[in-house]
Amino acid sequence: MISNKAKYAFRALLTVAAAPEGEALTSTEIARRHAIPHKFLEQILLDLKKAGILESRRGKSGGYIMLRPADTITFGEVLRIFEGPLAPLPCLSRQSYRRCEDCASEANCEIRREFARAYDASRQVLDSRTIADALANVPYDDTGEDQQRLAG
Amino acid sequence: MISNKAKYAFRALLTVAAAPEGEALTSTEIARRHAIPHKFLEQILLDLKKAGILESRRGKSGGYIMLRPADTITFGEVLRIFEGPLAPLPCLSRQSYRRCEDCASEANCEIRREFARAYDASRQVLDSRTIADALANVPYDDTGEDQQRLAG
DNA sequence: TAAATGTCGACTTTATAAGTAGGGAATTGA
DNA sequence: TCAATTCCCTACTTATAAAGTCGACATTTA
Repeated sequence: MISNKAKYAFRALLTVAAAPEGEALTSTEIARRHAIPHKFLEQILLDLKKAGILESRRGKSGGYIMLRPADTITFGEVLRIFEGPLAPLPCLSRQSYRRCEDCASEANCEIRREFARAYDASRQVLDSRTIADALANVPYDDTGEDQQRLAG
Repeated sequence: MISNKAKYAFRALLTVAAAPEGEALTSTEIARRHAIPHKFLEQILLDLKKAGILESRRGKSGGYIMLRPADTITFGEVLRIFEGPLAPLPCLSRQSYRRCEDCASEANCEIRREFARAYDASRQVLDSRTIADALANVPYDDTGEDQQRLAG
C-alpha cells in the first residue's frame, strides 16, 4: 500500500495540473477540496517544490503552480519522492542499488529473478504514465488485452 | 521493499521445496544454511504451516516438508501471508477490498485508474509464477520482449 | 502596515519491523 | 522409561517510520 502522504501528493498535483494556465492554487484551497490536513499538505507541497515539480508564490495572492509540464512528470517519479525506491528488493533498484546482505549470488538468486519480473512489469507502467495521461481521462479496461494492443 | 520476514520465508520455502521427496528439513538446518536468526525463522515456518503450505513433524527426527506441491504455490500467495494485501490502494484489493476514506468516486479517480494499471501488471506475474517455476532456473531476460514472446 | 500566504523545525502518537527470550509439548532413539 | 531433539506458543524489546500537530518566521501585496 502506498502512504497517505503519497496519495495526497497525487491529489494535489493532479489538482494543480488541472487548474487554468497561470492560476495559482493555495494550499488552503487544495486542502479544503480534498479534506487533507492543512499543515500536513504544506509539507507535501514543499517536497514537491524541492523536487522541482511545483513552483510557489508567497504573499497575499500566492499559491502553487506547475514548474514543469504535466506530461513530463511520471507517477514513478512522484512516488519515489515520497516512498523512496520502488523496487521490491534493494538489489533490484537501479537508482539506489544496494546488495542484499545475505545473498550469496545475485545471478543465481531465485527470489531476485522472480521479483525482477514483477518489478519490471509495474515499473514499465509507473515510469511511463504521466500526470497528463491521468488527466486525459481515458478509461482503463482491465482485460489483459491492453498491453498487446498497445504494444502492437 | 518487501520485509526480511517475507524474504526469509521465500528462502526457507525454496529450500524445503528443493529437498529430496519425503526428506524433512529442520528449522535449525534451514537457519544455518541461510544465516537466518533461528527463533525468528521458527515463527515464519509456523506461519507457513498455519497457511497450509508446509507440514511439520515433531520430535527427534522432525522437521518441515511441503504440504502442497511447489507448482501450486505462487509468489503472490506467500507474499500475502507475510505482507498483507499487495494492492497499492485498498480500493484495488480484490481479496480484502476497502474503499478509500477520502475518495468521492472510484470510477472517476485518476489515482485509482493509474495504479490499477501498475498493479495488474505486477499481479499477473506474482499470481502466476510458482515456487516450482522459480526452482526451474530458467534465466530471465529483461529486454521487454519476453512478454510478447511468451504471449505469442 | 496588516492580512494572507508560504517556509521551517520540533514534537507527538501510533503502528510496524525485526528480532529476543523463555518455556511447553511431542516424538523417538538409547 | 527418559533424555535429547525437535516443533509450538506467548510475551517482550528496540528501532524506525507514518501521520499528523504546533508554533513561529518570512514574504508579498492590497
